[in-house]
Amino acid sequence: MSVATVSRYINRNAPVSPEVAERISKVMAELNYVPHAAARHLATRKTRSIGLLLTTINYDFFTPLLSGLERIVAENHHNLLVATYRADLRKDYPPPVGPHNTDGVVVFADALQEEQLAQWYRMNFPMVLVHRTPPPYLNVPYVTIENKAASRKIVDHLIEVHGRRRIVFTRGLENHEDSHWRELGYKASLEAHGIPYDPRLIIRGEFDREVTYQEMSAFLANNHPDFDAVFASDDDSALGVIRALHDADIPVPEAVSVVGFDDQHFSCILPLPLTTVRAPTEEVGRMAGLQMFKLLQGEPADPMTLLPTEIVIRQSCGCSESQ
Amino acid sequence: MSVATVSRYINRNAPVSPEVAERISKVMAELNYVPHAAARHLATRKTRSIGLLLTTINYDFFTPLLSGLERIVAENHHNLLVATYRADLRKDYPPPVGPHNTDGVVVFADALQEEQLAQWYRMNFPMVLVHRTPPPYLNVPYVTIENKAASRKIVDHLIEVHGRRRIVFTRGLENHEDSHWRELGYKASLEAHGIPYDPRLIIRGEFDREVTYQEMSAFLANNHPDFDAVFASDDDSALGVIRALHDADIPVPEAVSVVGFDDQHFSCILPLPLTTVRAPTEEVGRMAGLQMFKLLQGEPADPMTLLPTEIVIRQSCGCSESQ
DNA sequence: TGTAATAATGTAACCGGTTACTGTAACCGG
DNA sequence: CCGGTTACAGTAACCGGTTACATTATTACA
Repeated sequence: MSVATVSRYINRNAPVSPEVAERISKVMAELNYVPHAAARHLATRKTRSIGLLLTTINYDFFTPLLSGLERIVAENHHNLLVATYRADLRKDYPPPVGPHNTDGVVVFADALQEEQLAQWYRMNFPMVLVHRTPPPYLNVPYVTIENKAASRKIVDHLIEVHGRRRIVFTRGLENHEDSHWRELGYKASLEAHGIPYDPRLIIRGEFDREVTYQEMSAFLANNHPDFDAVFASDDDSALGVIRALHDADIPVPEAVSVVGFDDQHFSCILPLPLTTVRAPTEEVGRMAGLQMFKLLQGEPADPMTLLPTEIVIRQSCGCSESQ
Repeated sequence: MSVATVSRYINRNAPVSPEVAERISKVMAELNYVPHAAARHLATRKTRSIGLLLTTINYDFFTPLLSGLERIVAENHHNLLVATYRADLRKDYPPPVGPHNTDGVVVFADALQEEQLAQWYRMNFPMVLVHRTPPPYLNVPYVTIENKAASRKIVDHLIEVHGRRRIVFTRGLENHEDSHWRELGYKASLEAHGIPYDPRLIIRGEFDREVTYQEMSAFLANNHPDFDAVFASDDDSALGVIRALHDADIPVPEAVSVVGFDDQHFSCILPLPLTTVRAPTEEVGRMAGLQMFKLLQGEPADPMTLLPTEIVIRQSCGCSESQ
């Protein structure tokens, strides 16, 4: 019984006689033998694992993303390497996942800079981008959600249904594409309704409850321009907004409508259930996984997977519960 | 310039002359060379990665756990393999992470069964358990939180401050130790106050908002015994409880006090801010990582890391806001 | 019965690093 | 000037699998 035969038995890629198979199977069970992954990787040049590169793991947002991706990865009998990397901070270090230890990586937002993407692209390393559009010269499949149209619709709602015209926008993270598109949707809606864009109504938020709370409080403290609504770039920052308004004794939604984005786990159970946009984050994870395995199997992946979003009208905009 | 010299340069484990170092460094930068992980793993018998074995990735709970662990892992220049495994469902398959592809694994709750733990223990494979106590004959370090004392305290609060005596407990997942300890705390409090334990007041919850909602609704529908409070095994199920009570027009907290456990992200911003127990989940992740690296460095790890919890009094128990 | 095809297994090179061992040259103290 | 370190670099075995190729046994068929 040679190592070759055992290998063939394990991989089922060549005939092995029943008696030998039986013997191998017994011995394996007895020794609790599991093939050493590194040796296989080295020999086959496949790691059977894929990487997920995140910027941080701060947001509840990541649970569904990870969950969706992990399911697909597991179904394909691969492993998932989760790592964080901020390209802007660690130019000296190579990314923790890449061609050296995975068969492909899923890159979230701006975890990698374009230069690195381009380099991996040139060497044909499988990549899928999530919540990020690749530069036009890089044909890398990406999975993201419809940000702009939904943002426009929710701002339309504020304007058309609630007659708001002075709408604050709390920006998400710099360099974060979602934030960018949401702002464009916001602007498109204003423009469509002939409302001038007022940069004084744009404040920082960074997709963070605390940061947004601070910024919103500062905004309220320094004789601010009039406003009658806030479009927060995500639900978490909407909470910061609401708290700041509450502190300032500004009634929500009577004086100021507040809407968010994402429809996070908590958004439907708030004191004032949040009007927001439902983002199918788990589906983003699943889709990214599916595209990745298409690439790994040599099939053509979809260049773009744009998942639909829908606005969810609750009460924080001023609509009544019965609606 | 031989491969050996390059290896020594990269690992800085033997002197290399400045000129040669310079040359190697240049060539490496030019080729964007990153050593192939599998080859190193094979040669060194170290994978430089650790595994995290979860049961599912359903709960927001996992974001802080993952975040804390990932930070420590990254600081130690290791990789993190995240996998799900339900020992009870997949007896035929070996766990997706283990000695074959990691240097150690962090095991959440009952992701692995005792037999597997014992086997790895015998081969001296580094493990750290989180939210689970190892069986007494297995000297595996574990990190968990104080469940029982805090549960007892929060039930004490219901009894002593609010005069509740008929307290429903919504169980968490079967086999999940946290649930078990929380129930023991509940019983201890009842006993200390001379309140008889009534099994009819124990209902299923599974740490899940929806399941708890269904179960609580069923409880309310079938001429149930009197009750005046609910201790939900986690905050998510507390939401299910509150919704069911709301559906049945039972005023919370006037007629029924509701308390939870975990102090999740959303708990402080609910319509009725939740009285609960703060669980330092991110710290659990960090500690598990620290213990793991102690093991990997051959230092003795702390057999038990019991992180303190504290009760957070808000309004769902009936306390007033000003408190 | 002889020969070719097929099934089952063994042999050994190879994947890309690490490292024990060896060799050479420079350096040092007496 | 010599024996002994020390600094540096090369050679080759090795890690644990996979797989091309070789070998032997078995079956099929003319």
